[in-house]
Parts: sequence; structure tokens; C-alpha cells
Amino acid sequence: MAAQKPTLPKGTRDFGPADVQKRKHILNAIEKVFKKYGFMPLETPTMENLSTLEGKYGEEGDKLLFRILDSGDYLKSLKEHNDKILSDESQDATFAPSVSGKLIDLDSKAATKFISEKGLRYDLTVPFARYVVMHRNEITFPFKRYQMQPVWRADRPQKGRYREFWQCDADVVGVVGSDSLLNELDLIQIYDEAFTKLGIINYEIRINNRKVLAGIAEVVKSIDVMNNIAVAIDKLDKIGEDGVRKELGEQGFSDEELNTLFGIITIKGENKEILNQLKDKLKSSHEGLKGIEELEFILTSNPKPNINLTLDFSLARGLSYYTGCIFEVTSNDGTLKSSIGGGGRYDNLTGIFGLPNVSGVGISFGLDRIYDVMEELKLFPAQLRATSTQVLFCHFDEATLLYCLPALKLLRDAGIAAEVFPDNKKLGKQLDYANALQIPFAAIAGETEMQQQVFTVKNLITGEQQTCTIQTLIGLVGQ
RNA sequence: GUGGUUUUAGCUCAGCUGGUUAGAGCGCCUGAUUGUGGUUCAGGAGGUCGUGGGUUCGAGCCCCAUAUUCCACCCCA
Repeated sequence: MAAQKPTLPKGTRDFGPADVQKRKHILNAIEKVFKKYGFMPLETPTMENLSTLEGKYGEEGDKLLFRILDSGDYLKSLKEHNDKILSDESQDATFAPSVSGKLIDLDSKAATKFISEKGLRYDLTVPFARYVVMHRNEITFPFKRYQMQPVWRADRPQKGRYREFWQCDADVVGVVGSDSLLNELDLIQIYDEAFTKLGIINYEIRINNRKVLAGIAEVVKSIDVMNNIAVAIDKLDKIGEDGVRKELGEQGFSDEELNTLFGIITIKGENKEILNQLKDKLKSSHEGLKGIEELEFILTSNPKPNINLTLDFSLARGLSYYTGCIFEVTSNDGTLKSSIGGGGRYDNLTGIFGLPNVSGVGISFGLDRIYDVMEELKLFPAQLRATSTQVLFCHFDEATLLYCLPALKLLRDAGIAAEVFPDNKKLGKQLDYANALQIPFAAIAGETEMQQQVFTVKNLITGEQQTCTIQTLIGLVGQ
């Protein structure tokens, strides 16, 4: 049999030792900040019931869910259902017999619910909401949790877009009424601290409020058209004002309505100035004014005013559960234009699961995109290596190999990562290995060294070499 | 879901209008140097050209299908 070439599913990647080190570097930095702000870790299963996932991400999101085929005879219930319909001719269902009477025209969307009941998680927020509802009696509110796990989307891969990627989420849920905007302020600080720590200095947090979007829709036409407006103006910088006018015009917006819309979203100036003007324009919308008030509070109470917070009324964010402030973070340096983080307030996510009056707000870091940005900008510290080994023991034969072993243990006992070259190979090969893995020190043991109870220690970065005892070696490396 | 693009040695890529035995650089292996890597020199191994069909006397090159890469749209971290 011909050997088959191994392949990877579309949109997934392997991560070698060096990659994992870099990814952990990012995860560690973010986790540290999360903990500092009082968030505690949570992990949820890779798969959720489709009933949990479906309908939470809009029509588009449902299409991108990875569904898991039921185990066992997964066609059984579908067949039974089909037989039932075939035997009852009066019934006009999704499954219609074809002309031949043998083949059945299956609607794959309708068939899905018969053969699949589980799916891979699409984000971390919905599983979190599910968790909160299921464990409401054990949780002390406000509940602050962070979660760093992979999620899956059946998207077409492209720049910065993968089918399997990691999100790092921090969310706060509490009872409505005590839903302080201080949470939003904290989350903004978290973004700032984490990105600064990682060296992504030139980033931008764009901020908007769903209530403002609702207010705009109300003033322009009616609150029902909020989504239409949001989707259209989200493309403003891509297709321009004319493009947006055309798109909305086709949806039945009058010129007058569009003039009102552009009168609002083209307000220019300082954040404060924009809000003042907006207040005037949205004065007839209670909802809109509430949104402005929230934005105003966040902008004026921000304890670190030099954070790059930009008001952007064209920011919509697709996930349909947001109700208040929404954020999106992008890096201004590098070629990745899509967001490396995002989040917002969702006041009623748990309501769908039968737990009303719980408000939540959260943010997400996109590990893989942060990685891409940092790789491009060369922001990873040089000391991130493929191995943590500090010292490689090199030897020439059985006797010198055995001589290395007690010294190896002493180094490890002293907390220094060390290893001995396991095979009997030429010294050059052993140093090649150390070199390839960027191990900084080689401790060479030959006849002479063994007799004198020392090692020849070579610094592989500088090329310098000295003879020293094991204790001196520990001191040398340990510093 | 729509449109485009890529696939040839371990890696990055050449390969003319279809023509005999498919090339380069890097890497790898061996040696110069039987105890010194990252420099130098000499030699060597390694490819059924993504896969399956088709056209042709003849296909890496043309046609069809399929997978895959990357990119844009949609949407999103």
C-alpha cells in the first residue's frame, strides 16, 4: 500500500516548540493581568449542545458552527421521520419524495437536527452564560471569570483568520441594577496593560454603544432598522458615503432620512465635542441619550487618559447579544487590519437560558492574531527558545557519560534545566545539537576532566571556554 | 457561501512555444579536523512535479475533476 501523505484539516495548524513558547508568552501575560484585576479561571467543554449554541450568533454565525455527527446509527431517526412523512401523503413537510419515489430531496439544513446534536464551541461567552445559568446557586455575584481556550468556526481561512483559534476572555456578570460601568473601565485598563506588556504599544480601542446605534436608528427612521444601519455604516471606510447611501437607499431609506443619518455620523472633533453635538441630535431618543451618557462616563472617568480610546459610531460588531458599550481593538502597526480584541456589554444573554436580570460585560483577546502582529513586529523576547535547557553535558565514551550523571543531578537539584547527550557521538555532533536548540552552555567531560573532577564549560554564545568544578558551573549558570 | 490564487527536493523557489536523463540556493550527510558548534573548502544523498482522470507519438507545462495554500468579499478574534 502506498504511504499516504499526512495532511491537516483546512484552517488548522501545528505549533512547534518555539511557537508554543511564544504563544504561552502571550497567554501568561494576559493571564497575569486578568488575575490582577480579580478574575478567576474557568474552563468549559470543547463541545456544547447545539441548542446552547444556535441562535446566539445570528444567521451568519449559525452557518459557521462546526457540528458533530451523532454517534451510532445517526441516520435512524432521520429515516424514521422520513418514513412517517412518506406514509402520510397529506403531510407537506420539508422532505418531499422525488418523482421516482425512491430518492428523497433532503434539505440539509432541516436534516441536520436529526443527525447532529452537538457542536464545537464558537466563542467563550455563550458557554460562560450557560455555565452561569447552570451554576447560579454556587456563584457569588458579581462573578468575574477569565477563560483561555480554543474556539472553532467553519470560516474560509485567510489573513488572520483560522478555523481553530484561541480566545482569552474576561467577563463580569452581576445583577441588573448594580451593573456599574466601572467594569467597562476595568476592562479597558486590562486591554491597555496587556497590550503594553506585550509590546503592542500603538494600538487603538474603538468604542461605541448599541444604545447610541438604537438612538440613531430611532431618530433617522425607527428603532427596527438599527441593524440595517449598523451593517451599512460599518462599511463606510470601505465603500464610502455614496456606497452606504446607495445600499440603504435600496432598502427604502429616503434621501431625507439618509441626510439625517450622515448629519450624525460625520460629526468630527474631540470625543467630548462629538458627544455634545450628538446629545443634541439624539435628544428625542431616550435610549440614545442613555448610550451617550454611558460613553461620556467612560471617557471622562478613564483613570489613564492617554489610552487610545476612539469613538466610532460605525462600529457595530456582529454578535447579536450586545446591548451596551462595545469595543474593538486593532493594532495600528503591522499589516493586520482586523481586530485583535473585542467585547462589550450584554444585558440579557442568560435570559435565553431562563435566568433573567443578569447583566454581563466582557472582552476577548484574539491570541492568534496577537501572535501574528507580534511576529511581524518582532516583539517576542529573544530568550524564548525551543528548549529551556541551560546546560548540555557532552562526553566521549561510557566512562565519561557516567561521570556526567551525578553532576547533571546536582544541576537539576539546583533548579537549572540540564540534559546529557544520550548517544555516543562525536563532540562536534553534540555541540551541533546544543547549537540547534540554542542551549547556552556545554559542559564537556573527557578523560582529563574526569581525573581532575572538573568540566570544560563552553559558552556557546560567546565561544569562551573555561575549566571549572560543578559548583562553579552552578554559580555561573544560576546567576 | 462568492471570486481569485498556490501546489516541483527537508525549506524557499526556477523550469522557455508541450520534446530525451527536472534544476538552484539553503538545509542535511560524509570528510578536511580520530576532543570543539555557529566561518571556510571538497564530496554525497534526496523528487512517481498535490491527487485522480483526459488530450497527445510525447505532459511538470494543455483540458476536466478534486484536495490544499494564500488573498479579497461576506462575516469575524
